[in-house]
Amino acid sequence: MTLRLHNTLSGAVEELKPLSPPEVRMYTCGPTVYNRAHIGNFRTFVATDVLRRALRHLGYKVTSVMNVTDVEDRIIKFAADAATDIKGFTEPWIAAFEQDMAAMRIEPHDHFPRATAHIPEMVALIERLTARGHTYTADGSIYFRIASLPEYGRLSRLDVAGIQAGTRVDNDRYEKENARDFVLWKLKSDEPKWAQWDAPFGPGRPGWHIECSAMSMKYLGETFDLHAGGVDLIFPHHENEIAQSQGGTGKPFVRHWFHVEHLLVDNETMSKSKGNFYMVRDLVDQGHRPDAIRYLLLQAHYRKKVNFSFEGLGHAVAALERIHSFVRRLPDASGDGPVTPEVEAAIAKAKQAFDEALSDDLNTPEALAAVHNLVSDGNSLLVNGLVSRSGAAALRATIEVFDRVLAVLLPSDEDRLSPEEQALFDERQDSRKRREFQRADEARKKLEGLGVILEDTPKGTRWRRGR
RNA sequence: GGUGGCGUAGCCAAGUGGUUAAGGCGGAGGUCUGCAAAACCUCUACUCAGCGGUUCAAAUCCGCUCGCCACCUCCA
Repeated sequence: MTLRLHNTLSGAVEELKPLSPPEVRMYTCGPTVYNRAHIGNFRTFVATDVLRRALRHLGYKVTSVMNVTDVEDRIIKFAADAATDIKGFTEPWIAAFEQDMAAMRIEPHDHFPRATAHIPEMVALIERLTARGHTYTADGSIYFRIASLPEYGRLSRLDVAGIQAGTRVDNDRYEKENARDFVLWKLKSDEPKWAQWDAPFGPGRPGWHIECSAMSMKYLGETFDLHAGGVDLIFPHHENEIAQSQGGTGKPFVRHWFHVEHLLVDNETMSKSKGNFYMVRDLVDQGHRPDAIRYLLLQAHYRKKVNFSFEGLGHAVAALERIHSFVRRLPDASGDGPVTPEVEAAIAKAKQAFDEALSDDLNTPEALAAVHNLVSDGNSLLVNGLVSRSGAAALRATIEVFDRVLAVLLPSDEDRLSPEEQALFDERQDSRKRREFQRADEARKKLEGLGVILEDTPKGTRWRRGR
């Protein structure tokens, strides 16, 4: 099945046509590692994770790269303040990022390259750009001359000529021919030695944009299929990547640009000054479920702003529990019969709706609706005794297929009752057997206080964690 | 000023020319249950910011008005 996906380059939803199907080569702009990533960052990373999983689900083979920006003004400053160097400073933040990624159930990428490990590639690209007449030197730094590339501004639809006439003051203190020109290689003699690299054109460090051009081309080729990031990267970052890459190779850079809208908090952009700045780690430490955060993000289409709120997070938990409850009760199905036609029909309907939703510009809200419809149908069939053991297995298998894309549908099994909880649980079971309901209810109350909710079923008593 | 986008039920959110406007949360009533939870059944937008237009037909296309937002600052 093919994927129709919005392409920022054309401004339209169009079929993704990989260069060498069934392989799709994709690149996601990753984190700048000077602190924890926040929930807004993760909206983008979750969206690209689902995109990647959806591509695989639809039959593509995906090679995925995410970069780590580990050379940048703040990193150098903070590292110097901490009397360490880049590696010493960024290593813990990279580890923290990987921890958060895992919590959000984002699959590790095939390549996770660091900028500082690819300086020679960047230097080589700058030399190619110079050879093709796209650069100039000012105060020892090397700049890209946007006037040398007529198509500059196409991705972001910026009227470059109009902007040139504008009066916006650039805060860069170097001399530039044009306010929109951007730095490829910075001469920064006032910065520590460990933040400088040798190059044929003099020591210094790379500008921000060049790393993505150099690393994406190294791992994915000079032209590749899909490049992803947050909408704020369209300009200038991605525009400049295109300029550097196409300026250097003379070939098209990326065929399909995928941009994820911003997450808002209380209908405003996140900012530290507003105090609405949430780190995934903090939310998890406060006891919020990472799967619910992920669910919340998937509930909205990736091209629409989504508002993060604790109320919304609560709704997400409730919705998620409905799905998890269904999965937990599936083993209660009995009967040796074959999968009934009713179950088969429900599964077929759900699969079709699910695939169509994903194929249509990665419509995760609609994919979730397909899941919920399957849960409704499944519950109803269970009540009516139309689900045999094999039927339950088929339903479970279907949820598992869906979950390979969404990664929120299955309740975690590793959760166990603590000894204290288990004792209360056993006590209640004994009391119930003796029909001492008062005592049984007390035990239930205590467990509830510990966040364990009991459900008595014909098959025995189940428990789950909840409020 | 330039560019892009949004406004659908109490809340979140699909749908973008044509059957009864998905789905979730919440709410109301009922069934089941020692109690409860879960689940099931029924109900919960005669209507898609407002006004006008195009069309046999519009939440969906066009225009205007109102409201909100993002980017044009190395911020996902």
